[in-house]
Amino acid sequence: MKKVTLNDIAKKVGVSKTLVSLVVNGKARGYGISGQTCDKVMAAVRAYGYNPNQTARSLRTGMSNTLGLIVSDISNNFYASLARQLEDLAWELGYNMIIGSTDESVGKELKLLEIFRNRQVDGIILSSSQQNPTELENLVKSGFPLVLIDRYFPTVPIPSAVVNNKVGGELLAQHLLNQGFRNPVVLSLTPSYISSVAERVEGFVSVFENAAIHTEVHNIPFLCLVDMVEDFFTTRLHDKNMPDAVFAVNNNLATATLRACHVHNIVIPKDIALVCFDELPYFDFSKPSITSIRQPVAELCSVAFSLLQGQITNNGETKPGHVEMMPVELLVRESSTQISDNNGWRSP
Amino acid sequence: MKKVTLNDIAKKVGVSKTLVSLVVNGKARGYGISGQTCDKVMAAVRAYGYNPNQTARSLRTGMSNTLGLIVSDISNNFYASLARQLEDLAWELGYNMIIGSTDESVGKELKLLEIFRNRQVDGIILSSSQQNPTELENLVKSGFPLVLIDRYFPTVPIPSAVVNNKVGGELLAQHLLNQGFRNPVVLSLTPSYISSVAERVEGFVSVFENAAIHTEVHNIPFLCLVDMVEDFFTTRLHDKNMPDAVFAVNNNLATATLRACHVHNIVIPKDIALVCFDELPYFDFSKPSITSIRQPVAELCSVAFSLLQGQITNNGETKPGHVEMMPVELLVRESSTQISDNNGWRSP
DNA sequence: CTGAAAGCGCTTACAG
DNA sequence: CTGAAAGCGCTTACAG
Repeated sequence: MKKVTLNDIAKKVGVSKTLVSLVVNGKARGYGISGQTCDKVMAAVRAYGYNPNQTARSLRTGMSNTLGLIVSDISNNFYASLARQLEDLAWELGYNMIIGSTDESVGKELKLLEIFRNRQVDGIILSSSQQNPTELENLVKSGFPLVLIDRYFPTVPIPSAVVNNKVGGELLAQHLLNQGFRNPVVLSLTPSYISSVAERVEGFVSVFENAAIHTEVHNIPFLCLVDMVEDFFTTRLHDKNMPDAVFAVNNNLATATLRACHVHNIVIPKDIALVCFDELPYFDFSKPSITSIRQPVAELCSVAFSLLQGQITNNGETKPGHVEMMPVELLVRESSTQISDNNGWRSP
Repeated sequence: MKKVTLNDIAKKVGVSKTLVSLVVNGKARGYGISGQTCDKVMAAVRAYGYNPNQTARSLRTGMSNTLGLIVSDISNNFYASLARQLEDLAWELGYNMIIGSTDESVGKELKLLEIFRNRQVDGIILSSSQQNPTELENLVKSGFPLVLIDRYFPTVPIPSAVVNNKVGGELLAQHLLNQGFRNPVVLSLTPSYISSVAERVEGFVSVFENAAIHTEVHNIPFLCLVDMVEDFFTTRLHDKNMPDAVFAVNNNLATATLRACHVHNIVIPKDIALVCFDELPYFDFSKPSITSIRQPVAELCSVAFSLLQGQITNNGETKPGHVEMMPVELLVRESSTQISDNNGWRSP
């Protein structure tokens, strides 16, 4: 089952490969190729089911019409949403997406970066787990189209699309303060240097600090998140050292916290308040509903995508250090509000 | 910033491209190339940071080390999980994954199939939205490695990895019957011919039919699912024609149903029971917890992957019609059990 | 308006 | 043990 090639078509029609290529690529007009010839060629293309071999085309043109997406875990709801939105944007412009998950491993991230580049992807959108991204900096300097999404490096000039995580943390803290909570704990992630995580924590902690309240920050390793969160509550219950509020810095930690509270019969918000980053589909109807920070996922993706497009087509001025920071939205719900009945949450 | 090529290295070292290629690909041994030569070559490879151009390699070998994954929506929790598991399996064997979402559009599915093939992917894992998959059949006949996942065609011989959806539907129906529910409604999906959906519904309906109970099946269009589910309940409430149980055939419908019930102040399971297919992270701790069918996602993926591998390497006998059907698990929870207190659900 | 030729960067018989 | 040559399937100056 050999595939039909350009050469096959050229022979069948009795013209040159050049001609067929030009017609197939819609450049007939530009070269003044006669309508008749065009029709003959296209008829053969259809008749024999010719499809250009993209690999050959890539090798020749140096463009692959492929974009790489690297995140920590594509099955995480947040990254899955990013992937879908980016895929759609890419599709509009004739790109396909190749994906890779790193599990926060810098080694795997670097490997994926290299592999994707060897595959001649036209650009990469990356949510990096690195701390000192010299390779990334060099990549950008070399002119390779790269944009960071969700996480960036404040001191390293790489085009980035992120949200204002610090303000998100502040909004949650201020809300908890207003509600009268005075003994919060932050459930955060290892590695804790990741900008999104660090800034959420920073914003949160600073607000309480201003109110002369110290916030304990608990870093949970990425890979055994569910168990570690449960252990945290087990220990605290045993030590009779429970916080009155928990800030889960991402959706996975929020879900893990809800599960742990369920296991330990901790009632939200009666026993403890919960606020978190990232909006999950069930947060607005669960009992209790969950106070969260909604990230503007669609905007994040379209900004990231146009930053990448800008680099690929090299249109406009190239600003290597352009960081686009989008606002977030606080959604106050039942999980963090003082309660009004004996069930531990408000009636609907 | 030109990339270093094989030729560059050959020149630097003063040997032929053949030699460098052999060494780089670890075939030095097989061709009895001297250790000295190997070392010299590898030193240069490292010194100049040479990485083989995969596109050129693909064109030459006809293999791309890329696998395609096509599903209806990569942001759906179920497909995102599939993607992640498959990505890991692929990674182990040196493959990368290119993904595409169809939104149940047959046209987009066919386009993606064609594009992926033109990109010389070594194989495709597909959750198809088609009804009459002649193209797929031809593809398989032509020897192209294709395996169906999640959805298959009972009468068309294409290697497939699916779960026993019929039994899943039966288990849920039998459970509801046992609990005393007699007036169920199925919230299903358009297109309703999709095997997974059709078999879930079939299993469910047949059990109630055996008990002389007619089950109404409501097909919800894929794209406006949330609104349509809410409309469904609005209408039924208005008509005072509420079912006593709902079977949501997938995770999105389950979430939409929960949201609609929340909006309409319908209390589960007091006012209505809910059972569904697909396990979501919050189903076991939500209030109420949700009765669901858990699919063996990991097994599904590893079976699909080895079916694909079998075709790619052409090892063992090629059984075009091999359908692997895996068992599912019923998880009985609060959303479908008769209640014991006045809150509408059991206390933890 | 159309074709012959070069070349993208590899791998792989083939020859020695 | 090593190299020259062909060729994967395209695109694109270049020539006419």
